[in-house]
Amino acid sequence: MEEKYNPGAIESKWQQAWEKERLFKVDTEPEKEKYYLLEMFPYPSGNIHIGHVRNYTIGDVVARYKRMRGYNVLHPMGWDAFGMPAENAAIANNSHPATWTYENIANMRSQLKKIGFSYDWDRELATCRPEYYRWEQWLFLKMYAKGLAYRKESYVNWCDPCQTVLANEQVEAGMCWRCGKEVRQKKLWQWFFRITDYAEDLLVHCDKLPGWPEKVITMQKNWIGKSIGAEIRFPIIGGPGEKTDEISVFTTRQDTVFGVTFMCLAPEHPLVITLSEGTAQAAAVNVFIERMSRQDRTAKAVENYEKEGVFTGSYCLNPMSGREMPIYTANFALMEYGTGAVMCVPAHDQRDFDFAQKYGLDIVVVVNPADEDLTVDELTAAYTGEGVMINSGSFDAMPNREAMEAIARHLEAHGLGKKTVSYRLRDWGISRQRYWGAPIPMIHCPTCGVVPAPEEDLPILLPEDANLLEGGGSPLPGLEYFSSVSCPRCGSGEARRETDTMDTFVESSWYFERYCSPDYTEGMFDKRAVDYWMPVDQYIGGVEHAILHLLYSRYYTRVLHDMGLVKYKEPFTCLLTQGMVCKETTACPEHGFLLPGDVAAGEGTPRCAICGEAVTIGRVEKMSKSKKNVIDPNILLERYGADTTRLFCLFAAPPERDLEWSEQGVDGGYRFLNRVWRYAAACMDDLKTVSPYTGAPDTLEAGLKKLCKKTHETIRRVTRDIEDRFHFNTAISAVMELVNAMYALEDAPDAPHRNSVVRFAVESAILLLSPIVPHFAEEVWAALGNRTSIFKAPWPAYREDALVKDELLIVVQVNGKVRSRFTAAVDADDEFLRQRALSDDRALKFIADKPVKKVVVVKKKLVNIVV
RNA sequence: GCCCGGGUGGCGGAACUGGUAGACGCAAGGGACUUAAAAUCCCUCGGAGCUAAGUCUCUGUGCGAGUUCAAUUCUCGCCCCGGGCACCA
Repeated sequence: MEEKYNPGAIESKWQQAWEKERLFKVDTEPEKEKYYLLEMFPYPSGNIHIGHVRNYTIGDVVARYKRMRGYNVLHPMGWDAFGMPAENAAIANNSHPATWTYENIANMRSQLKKIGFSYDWDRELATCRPEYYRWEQWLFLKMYAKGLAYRKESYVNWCDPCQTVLANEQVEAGMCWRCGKEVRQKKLWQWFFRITDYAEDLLVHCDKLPGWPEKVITMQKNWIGKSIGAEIRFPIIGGPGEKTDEISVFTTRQDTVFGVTFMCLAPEHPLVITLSEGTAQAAAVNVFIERMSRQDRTAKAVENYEKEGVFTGSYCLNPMSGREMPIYTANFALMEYGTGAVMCVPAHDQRDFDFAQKYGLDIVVVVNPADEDLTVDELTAAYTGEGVMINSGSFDAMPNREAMEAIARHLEAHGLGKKTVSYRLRDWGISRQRYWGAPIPMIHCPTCGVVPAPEEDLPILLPEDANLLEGGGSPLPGLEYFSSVSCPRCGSGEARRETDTMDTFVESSWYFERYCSPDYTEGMFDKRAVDYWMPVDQYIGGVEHAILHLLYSRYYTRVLHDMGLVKYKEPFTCLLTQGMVCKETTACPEHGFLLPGDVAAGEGTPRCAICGEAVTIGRVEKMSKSKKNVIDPNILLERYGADTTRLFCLFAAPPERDLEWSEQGVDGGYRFLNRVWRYAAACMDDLKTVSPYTGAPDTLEAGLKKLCKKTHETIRRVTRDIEDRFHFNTAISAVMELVNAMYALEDAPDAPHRNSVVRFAVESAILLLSPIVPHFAEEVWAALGNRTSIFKAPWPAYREDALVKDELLIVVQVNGKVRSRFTAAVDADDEFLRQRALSDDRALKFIADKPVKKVVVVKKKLVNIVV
């Protein structure tokens, strides 16, 4: 063993050894218990950043640990390779998204290899390869055949100058990020997956995922947003022109139906135009609709707008109260939720109340709280609580809870409505008017309409020689040889290929299955491999994916399940949502967001390294390529090596916690490894010839006994920290304490078993650290005389009998404050502890002459004397 | 705005299921070794106060209430920070 720890040399040496030995290559071994460990695959943005390192280190520790526990561990890695940044980069560099993407993959792969992750690289996949997306297209055809994929009109952010669709991220304060002009909402025919068919099933199974964090379950449930209520139909009254005869609304407060005084329709609602046509309001309504089309209509944005609306000029009838009610179109009504129409009850809904005040609309109280009588004149806010019905005909005097049920039944009996369940969840829009994505395998024929591409034509290849357009639009519609096809049904030469590509969330909804048989050519995956490996036992990734990616994956899995392709409904048995690595952003007025390396710190205010302008420091937020607040781990890797980098990322915080990046402390990790190294190197000659001590510690010399017990205790602590909760920071602390104990050993060189006990301590420390600092551990392990990899060694076990404490420290409190301590035998009973505490000198000082009111004895812990 | 998290020394964090707040590490200060530096080792280290000495006193886990013999931990109200909000991935 070298005297000095030299990470550079040992890391490349072991990386080569692992690769040569194919140490992490796995295959189905039906007789062995499998463990599928998966980390969310990265978007190949160019460089691995520290957030990736954190995520993948956590996964690697678990993978290596499980291998040592005897599992057949599948631990794959690949690339979520389609997506918008490749197009932006291609426009900026005048290159091609594919070139950029594959270069990034090559670079990032080599970075990951340098960190020593134990992937089975033979299973690597990239979603932008036709061998991958052809099966996604195949499934799309199956989904289309089952009605799970369909087309409907919906809105996109549209920039007229750039002639392109913008992602939400590309819209900054309502303006296009490229040209700075106003963005408007444009209606397009787009493809959707019918996830709403599975809303109930996805919801019900939320409670059958005990391995998922509670917070993620809650977020998913809220996202699905089931609400139980009623659909009520309001007949439209007279007016000029041809009119649909009723408006249907969904409400959870059918008890307040007698208090409905007006209606609001979403500006996109098809009735808005017909209702206002020919009335004096027509012009005002058109202006309103026009203005709304230029606004961001997402729920988030709508919540922040001042509530406003316009009268449509038409009325409808409240079927319960008989009231004639004006119909408005209002900005807060969303077409996506319920029926796109809201029955407004100003007395019992704050938003409706504000709206009624603003436009001078009637208010009718229908629910009275128990202790007072509400009058319209005195009402300053909506009353949303429970109470007793009034002004509600035959339902008066009924508690409103009961009225909900009674009114629902009444509506149903009289054909005015029915009890309904509504979900907030909307169908998954998968159409992207982009180039760098998987083509949707459909054809538009002027005579046959929408026709699926024949299965034997798959994959529908994304043309590789397209040039990206300046404004960011997709070149696909303009590529004749791609978009011009003959209709598979009638043979017409006038047919056009669908030029929308799929949302990249589709690729990430089944990559975990593809990993099971990445080279399979007969289908999406080899059923036998999937039956063996799936579901994923442990999935690890950022909390930012808690809703969309995870919900889409759960949905896609159900689709596969119902087609008989897989046996399970839930793809991920256990989930660990890693906290994000955050950092403040830095921006230059001239050059926009700056990488940390482009900020010149120096004296006074930080400046832009390119132009010297003063840099504005933004808020702390998650590291992302677009904000450029990313830390390149290369500096750490070069200076300290992979093991220290890994150790530091884990030691900094428990995995689920967000981490504001700071390099403070990385030296400590490096020092610790050196400290272990020096200890091992110094006593290696003595240790090589003995085997580790496995006996009970009791008969050992005092110092050795202490070290032996500490070692067993450390094995237990580390095992629990890894196994139960992935708290590697405390696991590392525990080993640090063990190493401190090794140094603190007062040496008795001639005591029996001396070298064996030290070997046990050193070897245990190395084994416990091995998943975290694998190269370091291999090197010391080899120096101890081992011929095979440490990762073929079993995880260390501890002796229960070595954990028994000889005596305990008992705390004496007076009125809850710690006043004294004493040691007692482990089996001391309550009465003994009580007497011992009551006679304690220091406790007596605080008791003084006050009478003792109560004494609380907590076994093995404390005695609290209340005076 | 809505939903989900988080807030503990100068810093990262620890504290099992309500039972000694600050483990482990970083930074800082002091000392040892050295011609010197690095490395290493030892000591101090939440705040305030008192002392000849401390097993000293008070105070302290974002803020304010509450439950309890006992609250970082449970309950309620508030403040601040992060994430998600359906085309970033």
